[in-house]
Amino acid sequence: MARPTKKELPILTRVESELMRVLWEKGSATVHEVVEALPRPVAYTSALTMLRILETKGYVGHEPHPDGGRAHVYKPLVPAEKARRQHLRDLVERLFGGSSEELVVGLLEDEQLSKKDLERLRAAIDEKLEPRGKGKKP
Amino acid sequence: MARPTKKELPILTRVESELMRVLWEKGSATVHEVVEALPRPVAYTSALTMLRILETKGYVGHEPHPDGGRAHVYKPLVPAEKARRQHLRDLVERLFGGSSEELVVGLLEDEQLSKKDLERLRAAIDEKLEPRGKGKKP
DNA sequence: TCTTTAGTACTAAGAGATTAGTTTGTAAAT
DNA sequence: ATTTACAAACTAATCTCTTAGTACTAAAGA
Repeated sequence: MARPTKKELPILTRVESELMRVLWEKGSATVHEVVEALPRPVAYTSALTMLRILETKGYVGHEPHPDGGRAHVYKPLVPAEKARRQHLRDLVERLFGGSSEELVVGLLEDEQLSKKDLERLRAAIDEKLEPRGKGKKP
Repeated sequence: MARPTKKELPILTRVESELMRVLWEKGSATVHEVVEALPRPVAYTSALTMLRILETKGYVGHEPHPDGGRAHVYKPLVPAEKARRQHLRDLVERLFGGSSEELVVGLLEDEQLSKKDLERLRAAIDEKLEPRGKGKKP
């Protein structure tokens, strides 16, 4: 085993996350498709530059000509969930003194969550506390 | 009413949040105290510069000579909770498609929370869903 | 084949963040 | 009163982020 992919996944900057969001949503996209999907006007070359930076950071990869065209197709190498976790951890570390619980409590206080959200959350917590029924792995 | 303090509270950069953390923890501090409290070696003047930047951003204020000494005392103008909310909102916006619920679920999955944390959380959710007993505000 | 076109690669320039040196001011000590 | 010591103010240098122009390349069409 050469590298266990234990990379230190860098934190995304504002614009980088903007681009990643598009890729995560579409699964994969050409530069043009990314530009079109972005909510604000961005020059083609700017988008390309960012994609290449994201590539050096290990967030995306590209394949040369998928359908025979000359455009490259870019796709995420890091799943959204992993990036989310990473950034969450970073934020918790930076502003919450490492306590995720404080974070969640803060969220609750912020009452951005609907009643239905809360119920779903409670269910998730219950599940976590005592995994029932379905054969969850130990 | 001159300024309704309805400012758009800028997002803190990495180093800025490092400094704010110290101030939040200590309540207030001189530049020297901040430098000492920081977990890594930082030049006095660097800390001062950052504090002044934080001041222009509205995060901190300073009083000239509190105890008669010539050092200024810096203190947070923004409570930690408010900053946390702001940054959380920003993160949710950037990586979670605006859904705080996904964020919390993600946190649960990440199993960074202890059993006790989870129980406390469930209690908080219950409280939120149906405020019982104690006269909570409507 | 030659020209047009669509795309990537390279490069640079400007804005923001970070670090810290130099200068200036002022209170305390001699 | 002059010197010393410490702190703030100013300034500069470096680094990262962001944007986008220019140059180059390969394919498509004349």
